[in-house]
Amino acid sequence: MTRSEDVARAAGVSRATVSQILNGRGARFSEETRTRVLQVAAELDYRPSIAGRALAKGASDIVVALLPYTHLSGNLQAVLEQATEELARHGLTLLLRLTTKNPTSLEQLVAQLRPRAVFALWPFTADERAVLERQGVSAISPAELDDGFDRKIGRAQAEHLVAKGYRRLAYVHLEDDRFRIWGPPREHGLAEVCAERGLPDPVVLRPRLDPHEVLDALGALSRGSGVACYNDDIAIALMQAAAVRRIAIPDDLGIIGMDDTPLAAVTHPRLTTVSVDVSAAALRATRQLLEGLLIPAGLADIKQVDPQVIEGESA
Amino acid sequence: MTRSEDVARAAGVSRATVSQILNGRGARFSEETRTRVLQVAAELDYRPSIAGRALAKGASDIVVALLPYTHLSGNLQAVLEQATEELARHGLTLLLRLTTKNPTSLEQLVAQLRPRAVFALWPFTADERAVLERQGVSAISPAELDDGFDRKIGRAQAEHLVAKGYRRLAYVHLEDDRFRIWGPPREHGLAEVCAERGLPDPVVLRPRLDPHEVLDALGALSRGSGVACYNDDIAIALMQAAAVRRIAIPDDLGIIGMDDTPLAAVTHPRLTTVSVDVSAAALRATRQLLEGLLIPAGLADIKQVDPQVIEGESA
DNA sequence: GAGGCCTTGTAACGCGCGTCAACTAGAGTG
DNA sequence: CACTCTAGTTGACGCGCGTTACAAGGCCTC
Repeated sequence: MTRSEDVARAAGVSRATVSQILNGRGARFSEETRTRVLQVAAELDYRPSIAGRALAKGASDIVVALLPYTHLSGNLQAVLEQATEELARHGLTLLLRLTTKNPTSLEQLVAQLRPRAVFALWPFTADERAVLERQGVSAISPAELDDGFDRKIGRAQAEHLVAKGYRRLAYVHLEDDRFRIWGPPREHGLAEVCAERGLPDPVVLRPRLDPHEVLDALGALSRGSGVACYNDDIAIALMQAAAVRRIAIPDDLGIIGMDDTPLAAVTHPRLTTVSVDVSAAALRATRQLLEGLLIPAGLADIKQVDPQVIEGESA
Repeated sequence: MTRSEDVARAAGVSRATVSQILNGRGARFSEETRTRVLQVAAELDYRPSIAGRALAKGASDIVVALLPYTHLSGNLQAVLEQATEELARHGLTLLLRLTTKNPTSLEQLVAQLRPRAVFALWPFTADERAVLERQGVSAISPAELDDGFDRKIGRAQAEHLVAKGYRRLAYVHLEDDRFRIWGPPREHGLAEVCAERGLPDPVVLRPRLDPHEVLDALGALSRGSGVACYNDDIAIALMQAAAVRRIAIPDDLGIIGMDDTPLAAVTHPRLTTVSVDVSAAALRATRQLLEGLLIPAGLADIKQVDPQVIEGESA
């Protein structure tokens, strides 16, 4: 490992000079020493130790993304990948921390790692926010991933179903702890639309992904219902069950999924689903985080995008 | 933040005493001071700063899992979750690093973070191993995730198909860069079995998850083929296409998936697929890593498990 | 030539921790 | 009583870095 002292010696200057030049305070030095130091640092492939840096500055260049206890969908993964790249472009390293059933306390992680920021993929509780504030860590929870956005998803599903003429709506969750995060706000969005349009309250079901439970759920839906699903998986399962029961889709039952998974495109009939522009969402979220760290990133350039219905033939 | 000095003062001892007691070297101290220090540390909720620790010891308590550029399947996620828990039980923090299209160099990450170990979810190249060795970071690549294991998966699929009487086998990948990691060894396993049994070489297809390409792939398969799929998604897509083309499954075409996703259980006919005991695999991998760090973890207690065919009705 | 200012650079400290060599007190030994 | 030995504890150093107060030299002004 080359240390800053090695660079200093090789460049014939002091360590302090190296440190300043490499940390943006280089304007104070002569053009000549500045370029020399930069060049030597590059030649020696010098990389500041994150530990030393963190110790001296009180915070590292690491950003931790706290993942909720849920299935990592392709969309979520895409967001994280893009965020990883965008942050790397600004010298920050994005690391992921999974939440398990018995979660390690947020506090412990933050206390130990002293990350530059915490990227929460779900809304923080007031307690958690307090912890982070006390530790001086800025916490960003991208708007695209909060309650409001998920409500919009539910609303988009509902509005499409209503537009297609379905008057009796249903919301089908998945009975699995992992979906407790984003399911409720989506259901809420659906219920909102029903209330606004004077439609009856939606039927809400929570089957497991199990042949019997899915068939039961199907049985509980009245003919002519429009069914909004938590994700494409449960939507596809319902379609399969409908085929067995000889229920015609979309005539006897309308189904709309969520996520626009690749599989949605290859079902017959093709699944109608909801897509989110993950690329834009990720970019927005990342820039939001950067600006929270006072790093100009051009947040304003990117408009918030709304979930969009991808029309297939299932509703 | 409470520092070790705070603990020392509150317990009426020196910082050195605190540090030693909290790091396993407590046998040298009197029973009384030992318990007092431990108690005070707990009361003050003291957590050593990872930066200070890393600086002093030359390595942090962080283990980095390098994720390949692929879709994070439920299985992989389960492995990571369990590893997170198991490592936490030994005082190690598992952090995930996504590999993006333009990957940051492994070297940079290691140089900066100085992790205690690197957990690779795919086989390291010789270069990468060299980098890690030079940096003194132990690298563990769990056996369950290497070429050999994936070949076994392909073999298991093949042997099931053969046992069911299919004489002409095929392997269907997904045309997506993300599946370049584990696809080839699985195909190889399938081909091995064909060769051993004197069957013709398998047909290999690489459709995208797109209605036309999947239908085309289906068309390219001769009647009576047994088809091993890269994962359940493509298997389900093929089943959908077969329904459209009125090809009977499993009579005209046998299909076997891989992953045992929840969706596999709810298709009609139910998808035959391959399951891996992720829990055991994760435990083995984690303990392997711990023992690599000279932390006794009982690796021998856990036998390597083989992939297992979950029999449905599709093959 | 004395005083002041600007430019360029550096010495020295502290971040929080782990690790020893070294020290103390007391008990044991001859 | 002088000595050794052991158990228990601590002072002091270094890990690699960022930062700041300050030094040295050059130039300008009056």
